[in-house]
Amino acid sequence: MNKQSLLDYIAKDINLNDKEESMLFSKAKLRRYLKGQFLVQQGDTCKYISFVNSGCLKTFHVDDEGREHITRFAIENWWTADLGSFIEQIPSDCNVQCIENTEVVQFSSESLTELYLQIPKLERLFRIIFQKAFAASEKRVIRNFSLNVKENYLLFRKQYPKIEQRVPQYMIASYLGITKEFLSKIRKQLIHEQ
Amino acid sequence: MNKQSLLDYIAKDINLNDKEESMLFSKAKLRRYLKGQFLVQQGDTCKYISFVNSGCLKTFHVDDEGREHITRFAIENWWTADLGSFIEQIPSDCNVQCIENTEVVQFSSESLTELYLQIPKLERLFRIIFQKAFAASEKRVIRNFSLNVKENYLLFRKQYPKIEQRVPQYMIASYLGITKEFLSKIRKQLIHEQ
DNA sequence: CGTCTATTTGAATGTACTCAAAAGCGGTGG
DNA sequence: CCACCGCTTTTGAGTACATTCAAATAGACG
Repeated sequence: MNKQSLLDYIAKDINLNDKEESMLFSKAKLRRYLKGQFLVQQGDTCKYISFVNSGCLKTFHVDDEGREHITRFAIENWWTADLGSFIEQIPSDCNVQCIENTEVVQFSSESLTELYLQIPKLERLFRIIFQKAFAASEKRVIRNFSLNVKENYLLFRKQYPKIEQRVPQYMIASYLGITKEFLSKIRKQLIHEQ
Repeated sequence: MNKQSLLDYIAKDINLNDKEESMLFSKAKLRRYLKGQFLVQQGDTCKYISFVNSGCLKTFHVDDEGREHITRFAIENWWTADLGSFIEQIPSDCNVQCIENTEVVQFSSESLTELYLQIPKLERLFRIIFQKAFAASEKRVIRNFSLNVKENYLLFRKQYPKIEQRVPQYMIASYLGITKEFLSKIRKQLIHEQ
């Protein structure tokens, strides 16, 4: 199993000794998915929280009109899950699907519960992870309301240049909450502005 | 100091003994604010994370055009802060202002850092708090994209009936990301639909 | 080269916004 | 008790921004 990415990631916030590392990985599952495969499907319970070793995923919701709304992307060294479904173990209203072939390290809800007891330092790690994730999510709400579409798109490109290059434009449009046609028109405007 | 609300709140997730309780409150500040007063102002650093004993607050951002965008409300037994500013101790892009006379229990960033070391169980408490907050924030992003304005308003009324009754309509419009005039028109439609 | 998918274009439409003005609704003081 | 004030909500006309739908174009890959 490729443990190094996750270990490096963890080491930024807490120190684990060898015993703790092996306890952690004894509960972990390495899993490879092909492009197009689903980690979570709307209606199912989100069984795992997944740390991305390699690849790219999208989280999206399909609304009553059948429209797809992308809420998040995830690439190397990001976590992904439908957290609401995962923590409460209730049916998810989201899909998590691979945009590329993807390798993840997964923890089930029960595993994580046990790990928190065995390695209390993990409470700190995830406290910090969720704290940052929440702060980022709040910022996104602000941006969505206070920036116009063009500014929002430019900010996305600036903040996530890696994602922009790996993901088709229509998915970026979905993430920004606009149609693919409109994003195309905005891009045209931006070219003419320069 | 009114400690009971916070103690009850904490007891849902972790158990503190008497010594830990007194350690916790030795770092806490009780503070009363009048309607209209600010806990945080855009440009200042958010010094405290605040647990609301009583009252009602709004968090909002003022954009470049001078428009106010409310991102959150907070009432009894909620926490409020600009978390991004608080955890990094950098200038905030939000304001937190009292809509009613309000009493809060506040913790500074340094206090909380010390408390995490003195009472490691608090890592767990805040892990759970931020985990839930993040999950809720994600849900809000989904709703904003997949529901139309009318549905979003109805959901807000259903989810936060207490807030709806305590807060003027124009603030709810701001929270929903629409103008007060448009919300007024939606309400008119809703009356005629019944 | 042909097929499949992604992006662009254009016309018509709709949703939400702006601005200005009127109406409603407490509270306060004469 | 009612008149006035400040604040909130409503109304209406005109407008801007983003969408839909259909069709054309561009790119990727076998």
